[in-house]
Amino acid sequence: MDTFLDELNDAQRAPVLHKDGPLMVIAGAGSGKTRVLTYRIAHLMEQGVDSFNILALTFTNKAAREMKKRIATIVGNSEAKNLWMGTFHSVFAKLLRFDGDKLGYPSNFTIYDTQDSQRLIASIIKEMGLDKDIYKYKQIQNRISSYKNSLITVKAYFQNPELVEADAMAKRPRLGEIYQNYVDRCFKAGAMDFDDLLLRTNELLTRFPEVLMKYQDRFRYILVDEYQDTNHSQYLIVKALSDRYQNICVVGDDAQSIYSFRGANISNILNFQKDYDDVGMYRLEQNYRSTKNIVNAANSIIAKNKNQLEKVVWTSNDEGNKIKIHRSITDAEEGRYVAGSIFENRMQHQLMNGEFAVLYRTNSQSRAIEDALRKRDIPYRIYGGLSFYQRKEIKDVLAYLRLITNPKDEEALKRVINFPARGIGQTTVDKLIVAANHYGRSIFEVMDNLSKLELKINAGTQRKLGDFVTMIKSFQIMNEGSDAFILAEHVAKKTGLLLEFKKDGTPEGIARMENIEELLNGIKDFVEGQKELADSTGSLTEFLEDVALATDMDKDTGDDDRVALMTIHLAKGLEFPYVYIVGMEEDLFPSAMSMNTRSELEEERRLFYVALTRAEKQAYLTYTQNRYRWGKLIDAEPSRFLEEIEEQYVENLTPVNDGYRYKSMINADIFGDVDKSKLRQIKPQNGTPSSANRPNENQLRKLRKLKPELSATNTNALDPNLIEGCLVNHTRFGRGKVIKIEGVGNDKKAEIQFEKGDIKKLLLRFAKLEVLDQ
DNA sequence: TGCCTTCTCCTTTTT
DNA sequence: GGAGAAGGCA
Repeated sequence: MDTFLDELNDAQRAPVLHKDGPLMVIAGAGSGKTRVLTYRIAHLMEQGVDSFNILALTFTNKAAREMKKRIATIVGNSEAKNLWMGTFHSVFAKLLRFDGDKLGYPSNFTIYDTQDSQRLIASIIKEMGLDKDIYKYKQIQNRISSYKNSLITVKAYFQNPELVEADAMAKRPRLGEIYQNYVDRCFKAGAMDFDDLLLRTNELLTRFPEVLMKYQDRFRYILVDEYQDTNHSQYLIVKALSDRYQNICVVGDDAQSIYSFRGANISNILNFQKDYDDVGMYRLEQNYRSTKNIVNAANSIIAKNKNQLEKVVWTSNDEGNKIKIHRSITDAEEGRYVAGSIFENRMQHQLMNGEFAVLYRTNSQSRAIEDALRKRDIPYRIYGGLSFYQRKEIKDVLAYLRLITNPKDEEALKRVINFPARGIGQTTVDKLIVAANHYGRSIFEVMDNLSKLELKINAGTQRKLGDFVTMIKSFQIMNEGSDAFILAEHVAKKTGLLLEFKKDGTPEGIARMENIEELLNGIKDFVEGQKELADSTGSLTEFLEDVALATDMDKDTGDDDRVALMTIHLAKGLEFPYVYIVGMEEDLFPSAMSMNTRSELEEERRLFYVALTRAEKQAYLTYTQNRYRWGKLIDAEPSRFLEEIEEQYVENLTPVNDGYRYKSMINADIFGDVDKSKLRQIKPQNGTPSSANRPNENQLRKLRKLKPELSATNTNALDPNLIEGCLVNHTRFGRGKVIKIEGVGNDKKAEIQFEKGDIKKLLLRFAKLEVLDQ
């Protein structure tokens, strides 16, 4: 027993053996983090801890599933099944199905995805008669989401003058009302959005001490993976649940924190030692994944970040090859280079396709790579992007199913009430919504009681509405007797969805029909799979929850041998022998939207660190000089990250440079403050600059040095977050508050009251300022 | 009410 | 260059 402990090194074994009390494991990339977590759980169980008392929270479903599988091989399948293991969202959705009724939610509540939320917000904005150009629904949704992740409820929002004021200043004084309406409508629809799953769990645990006690007692040992990516809401849940027994184990790597845009708070991991008493601290610093070259190169990059925990990642692996950097003229050529290189490596070293990955910053970059791979007949698989469950036809079927389990689900209803077309138009739907809001009922209830209400809807339409209600009700009755698969198949046929796509006849229509069939097969598999599980019934509700929280990563990949294409975010936690990181260009990586503050830029740098450390044997970095973006060919310049890797670790496959890459900087130098975005569209005449324009090596060196300052001045003066009243940090003067902003362009100044006491007027062009959050 | 054209935003990352 | 929404017309 416990022979598996021999498979660990000393550093890994220590946290596995640490039984009670809080502990934190700082795990460098590739240091065997998952191994520690799985063995720790297995060890706890072998020490007599009941599997029912263990809760393990992961970041993706896939991570949870794989960990469970590995634990099962050690302790046996039946014991492993009792573990509560999953993502924050899926675990707490489950918890809310049990106890959400205390908050007034039905146990079959719907989970709204981002699109549902956005559509609801868009319709609220419209109903309130607000200008959609000012109140952009995507931005509003984002804002509300971040409030929820910081546990700022509607009430808390209105009690916080700073927030209210900030939105008023941003010309959105009615944001609070939208927030209020949105929350009300979700509640009325018996629906929770992703953020609610965490927010409501917090509410439940705070308002109902007996519920908190129940789960504290149940989850005596809590483990959290990727702790650096937890947001405030998740942090509080973990804190509350672990409060009684203090058996909390968090694992993470601050260097791999890449989700702050989603509310992840890096200070959760930085402050863990302050939050709990007698924290056992463990560091895993030996990398088993990559060559010395890759590890050292990655270290040289991350060293540029200021804000981090001390840690030295090292490896005893081979030296390996240098990182190869390749420049191409266009993104199409970049694709061809990558495809060609994969082809050659595969032949030369007798490799499988599955040993290669192409990573990019944005999903839109995948197209050029795909085209090139296809031309070379290299099989590939794209992860992420438009996931299967986000396809229109799939969402249509799911909307019907959602409506069956929860007829109050407003977004599902609006989606399918007239699809396939049954003569119920927008005007009618609008009338129904008005009536529903007026009576405080759901749209479905209004439709169900049409005859009793005096709505100005003509008889023909009333009949159509009645037919729709009858149809849904018949499905509901069927749902009580049949399993999810039989019902779903019936729904797809009876509603005319399958026929709708079939009669279309186009290749797209046929593809859609096939997708629906794939979905039906998926439901069948689910039902059969769930029958084996003790705590599961294979019900429709359960299937819908699974789907709502599923991502493309979770779909069974099959074992076929393909090159992996994905964003860097999705690649976290994975590893590949050969990794191509494409699009290493300024404004793309780092993203143009993430260069405004030091913290944003540091996150981009961590993202680069994550990307590079995915590689086991060989990493390639590619960039282009011209790239299609927004349908236009624009100039691109190499990413600053390329220069940040210490030279000894890289090898340039293309001649260093002809000076052309510095053109925009040269222009900026001559003309002063030039609008960068406009500059980009000026194409070089005949492709190459004349020799008169070409700077000599000395000038180049000078410009290279100039570069950080140039971007700093540009971004500071343009930073939209730098507004009157915001908090800032100055490298020399410390923290302060912006009292006044005056001037434009190069003359823009800010008057700042610093915490040390003095008021200073600074020229933003030069001031080394960082805007602090809130 | 439904179909067709035009406009707009988009391309930062996702549970 | 593409998707989705909005607006115009039959």
